[in-house]
Amino acid sequence: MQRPTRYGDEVVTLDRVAREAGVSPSTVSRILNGTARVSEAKRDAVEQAIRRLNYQPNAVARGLASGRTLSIGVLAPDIASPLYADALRAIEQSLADQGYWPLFVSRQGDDRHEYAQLCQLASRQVDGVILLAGQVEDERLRDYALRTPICLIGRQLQAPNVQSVVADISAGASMAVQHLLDLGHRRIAYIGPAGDSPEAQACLHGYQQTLRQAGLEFDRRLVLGAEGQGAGGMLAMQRLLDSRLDFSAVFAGDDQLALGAQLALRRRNLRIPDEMSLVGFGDLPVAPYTTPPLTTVRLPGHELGSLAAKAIVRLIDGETPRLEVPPLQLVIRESTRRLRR
Amino acid sequence: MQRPTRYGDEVVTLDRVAREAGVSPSTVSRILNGTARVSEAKRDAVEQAIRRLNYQPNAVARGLASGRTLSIGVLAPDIASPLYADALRAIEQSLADQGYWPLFVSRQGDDRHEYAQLCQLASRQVDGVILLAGQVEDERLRDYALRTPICLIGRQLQAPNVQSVVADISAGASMAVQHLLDLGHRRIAYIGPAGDSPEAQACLHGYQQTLRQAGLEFDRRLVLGAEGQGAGGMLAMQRLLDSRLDFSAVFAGDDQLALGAQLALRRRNLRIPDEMSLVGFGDLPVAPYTTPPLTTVRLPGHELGSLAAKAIVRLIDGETPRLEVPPLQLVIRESTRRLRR
DNA sequence: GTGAAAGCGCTAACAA
DNA sequence: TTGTTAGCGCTTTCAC
Repeated sequence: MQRPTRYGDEVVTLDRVAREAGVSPSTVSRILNGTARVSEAKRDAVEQAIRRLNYQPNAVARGLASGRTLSIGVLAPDIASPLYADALRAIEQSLADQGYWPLFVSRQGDDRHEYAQLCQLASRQVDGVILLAGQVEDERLRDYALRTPICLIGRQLQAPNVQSVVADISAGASMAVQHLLDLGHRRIAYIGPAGDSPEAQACLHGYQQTLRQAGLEFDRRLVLGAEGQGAGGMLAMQRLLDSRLDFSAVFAGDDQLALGAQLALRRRNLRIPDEMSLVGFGDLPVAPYTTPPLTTVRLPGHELGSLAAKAIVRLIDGETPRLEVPPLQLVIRESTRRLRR
Repeated sequence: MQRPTRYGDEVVTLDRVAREAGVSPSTVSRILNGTARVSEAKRDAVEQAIRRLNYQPNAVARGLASGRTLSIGVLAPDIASPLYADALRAIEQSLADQGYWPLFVSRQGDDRHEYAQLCQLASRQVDGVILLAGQVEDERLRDYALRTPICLIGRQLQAPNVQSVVADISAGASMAVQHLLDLGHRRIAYIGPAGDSPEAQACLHGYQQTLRQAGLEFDRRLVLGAEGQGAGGMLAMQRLLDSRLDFSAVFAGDDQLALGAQLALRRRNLRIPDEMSLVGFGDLPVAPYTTPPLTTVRLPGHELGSLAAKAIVRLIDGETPRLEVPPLQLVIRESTRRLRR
């Protein structure tokens, strides 16, 4: 069984094109790949034949013969996660510009399968892998990288054939908290993503450190983990309010959590930013349109993605690029204001 | 150049496994694919060898030899669009369950390249294609399907080797408008996605038809197209308000537009739902957390995706499944209320 | 049941 | 510059 390109009823292969043009298959291959100089006459004949037969090279055969598939595995937590949307888009675009294809795979919440998925990608003969965050053990990654270069996004790892593209989450969190401090807030609660993902840890760390540097004591009761996006943020906010602790601002480690918190506050008739300041993290597309528009920290997803795409291709070419990761940015909208006393 | 699996320094191929197990390559292949009965003894030997050498089949070689790559091209308007997120997730999951792989490609706004991308997928030897919406001409699709089965999501096309999975957008829009009618609203504005995509047309059609059936005259001035998501919705809402036309409710053909409209209303100090009712379309994850939580129409993205994934595999197997597409659902939250007069 | 042999469509030495 | 030849790693007849 086979399903290649056809011309009428006939299968159009490179050999068929060669025959049609009256040249050898290698000549056709050379023209297709620009591997060597070919005379004008033959080039014309071949190009005509290609057009006449509507020939399309078989990427699979090419991959087998050359050992390069020109495809890059992209393993992300969620193919459709809003946080990574920009990064994924940029990866696709940038890879295309460089002649590569992404093979997107999402973990779909099942972190244990992650290594298995990497192996699947290997069996698909990807030339490289871009891994977003991820829980695979360092040792396994090191080993994997011996055969296939890896570019990590959001995770640091020093190893041959491995590059890391890491935004400074902690610094971003710090900007958010510093912004609140600058507005006079002293009691700042934190609602962060549950779990101990690197992002979650970095975010919490930025929060704590910034408070400490401001000479403020760190109140553990003001720190809550939340799972389940909007719902989690809502729940955490409710608990915070129920605790009757004193606080005038909330930093949410994720815009979705912030949205949930927003709703919880509204349900209690607490106005943002008049009675409570709120900062998110991520700058989702909806952030400018929440009520009120959400002050948040912009993750340079697009830049991270295209950086990673370029890095992986460099790695494949045997180079070891130095990467300049762009900083996060505070986007001040309307959910924060100066503390009135 | 080659990058297969290795054992120590040595390349691990099927042949290598065969040698290790003391059988012929064909036997190994048979075991791997379950193509024929093999004696217990040999099966054990082979399985041990596979484990010992850590062998992983080369999917590319397999694809070339068998003519089937077990991969399905998935062409979507945007790999990371929130509207299609559920569908894409479901496609990935459902294809995996059936032993197939998705090759996600997004149009990235460039509709002219769409056919070229289909050709790229063909050159990658995908066994089938799932196409979300899309502008390719029917004739080209028909032709393409002669070689590679296609499953269309959100687009109707009768042709051999083609299946369509179409949610009744028009009916969904109708539910939204009917809901507003039921609440006593008579002057209902419409902010829809600009352009003449099938979805946009269907949505507008549902709106018009429902009004007409209610015996209401259709006021063209209350219908606005909006581009650019939130910003577009905001702009359209502003224009609507500036027009000083009389209306008490707005139906937005897209949740993102609704969010923009929400903000515009808030800027004018018009309270939702007290002074203006608002219905969205799509039920994005943020919809339950907007201010107020958005009444909207849920698109059964997950169901559409898994339906399509199953349909395409059936098509590949030469069947022609009959598809039961689930209906859209109105999700009533807090952005609509009875008109007070 | 099992093995030998012939390819899948292409690339890449190696000659010429 | 061009053609010939030998694979890439696997599946699949076809014999046995």
